[in-house]
Amino acid sequence: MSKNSISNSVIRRLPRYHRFLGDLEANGYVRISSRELAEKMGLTASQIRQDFNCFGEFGQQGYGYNVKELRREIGRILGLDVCTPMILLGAGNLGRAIAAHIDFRNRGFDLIGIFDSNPDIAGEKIGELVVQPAEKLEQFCKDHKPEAAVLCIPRSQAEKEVDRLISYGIKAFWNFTHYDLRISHKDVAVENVHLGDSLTTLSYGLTNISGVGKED
Amino acid sequence: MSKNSISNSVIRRLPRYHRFLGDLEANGYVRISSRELAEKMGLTASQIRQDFNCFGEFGQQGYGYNVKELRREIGRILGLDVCTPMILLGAGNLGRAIAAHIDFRNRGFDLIGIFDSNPDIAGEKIGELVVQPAEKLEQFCKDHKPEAAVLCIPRSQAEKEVDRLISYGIKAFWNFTHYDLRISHKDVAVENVHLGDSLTTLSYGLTNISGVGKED
DNA sequence: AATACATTGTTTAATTCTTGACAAACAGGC
DNA sequence: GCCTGTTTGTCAAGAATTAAACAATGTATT
Repeated sequence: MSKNSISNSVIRRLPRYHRFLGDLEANGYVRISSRELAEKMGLTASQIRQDFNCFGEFGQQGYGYNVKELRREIGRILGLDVCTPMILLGAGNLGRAIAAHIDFRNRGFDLIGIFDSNPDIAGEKIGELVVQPAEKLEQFCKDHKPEAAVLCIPRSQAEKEVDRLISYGIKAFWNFTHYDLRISHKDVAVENVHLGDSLTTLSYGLTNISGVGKED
Repeated sequence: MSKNSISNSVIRRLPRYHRFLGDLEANGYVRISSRELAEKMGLTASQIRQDFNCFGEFGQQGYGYNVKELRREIGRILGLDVCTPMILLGAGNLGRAIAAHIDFRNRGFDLIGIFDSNPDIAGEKIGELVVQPAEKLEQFCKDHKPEAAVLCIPRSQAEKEVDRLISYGIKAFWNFTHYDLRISHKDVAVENVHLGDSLTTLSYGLTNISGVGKED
């Protein structure tokens, strides 16, 4: 691993940097100083400079950072310059919303197939894709070689399916199932999303008001 | 603030403890030791004991923790013993999915109203609720006094609406809009959800495979 | 009842993360 | 071209977080 020294804390801030820089770019900013970016993001300038320096020297003394260039660099670090084919399992409420609502392309992925075990749902159209029956999953993977999967299926199903998916070549899981997916294989990436935990955190924030803050 | 000394890191782990303890309870566990829980959650026993001790002494030497009791305590800390009325704004794909998919009741909230500015959508039924037109929002707030809101509306709308909502008495925001909502008022809680950032993190994990890990 | 064993609460140490400080490097104006 | 002011990259100090260690306390068994 070339840059395994990058700490988790830094990595978790990268998408946010990327997003803010995108906003800046859209608003016509050409350059930005760590001080100004810090102010906008609610961080310290020092932290920003140190974060960026994990990956190289992107700035210029007396000038700051070039917004477009910096964003492209961070995008590359995040792997957004490639487009990994992805499938989605479970076309229920949430699956449909994710498929329709998320901008996969700008996040490094390309949603190429949606599957559901319920035959009644198969055939429905979501965006440009048609929901396929679960039986077609294996052949589809052989044909199109997706390497990532969104899991919007019930927990019990997910626990069974994951190993099969790995054997089909899936190397990254975006898991919306109500459990923490943990993979023994070292070469599989997992991102667990727990919307319930998020709402619970809000409950804490409301109860003990005075700001919990997810970003600091 | 009574317990403002509780660190953010601890708070962010609480919902996960609560969830795991729920699973244990459902599986018939009566007691659990910090060592065993640590193993299941991928943490250290030491951290678990220290986390719990922020709030009091819930365990018993030589025995461990009573699952049910501990879960109830953590639930109370998280404010899950009360039920705050909540409204949802924006009945698009995502709004509908959230409304239908999330178990608000067990997260300290009660979803009592859904609103959308698009008159074509108003009237549709989502679960037990009917989507109402945006014009009815003010009167609804006066009548039913919701104190929390889910934001599933476009960014531009959200930026305008938030102040109005606060003036209607909203004190907690669950924000799915594509920007970081930051409130100057100290007595308003915010939880920003960035699904895009989450997917981007997965992209990083896939690119630099060997595990990024959100939970550690 | 006494002893062996398990497990907590808490103290102390190690590690990680964040902030502050400043020299080196560059931009921009004169 | 030189000088002033700005901003980075980096080092070092300071906080915060995590892990290890251990005495105190209780369980369970004989």
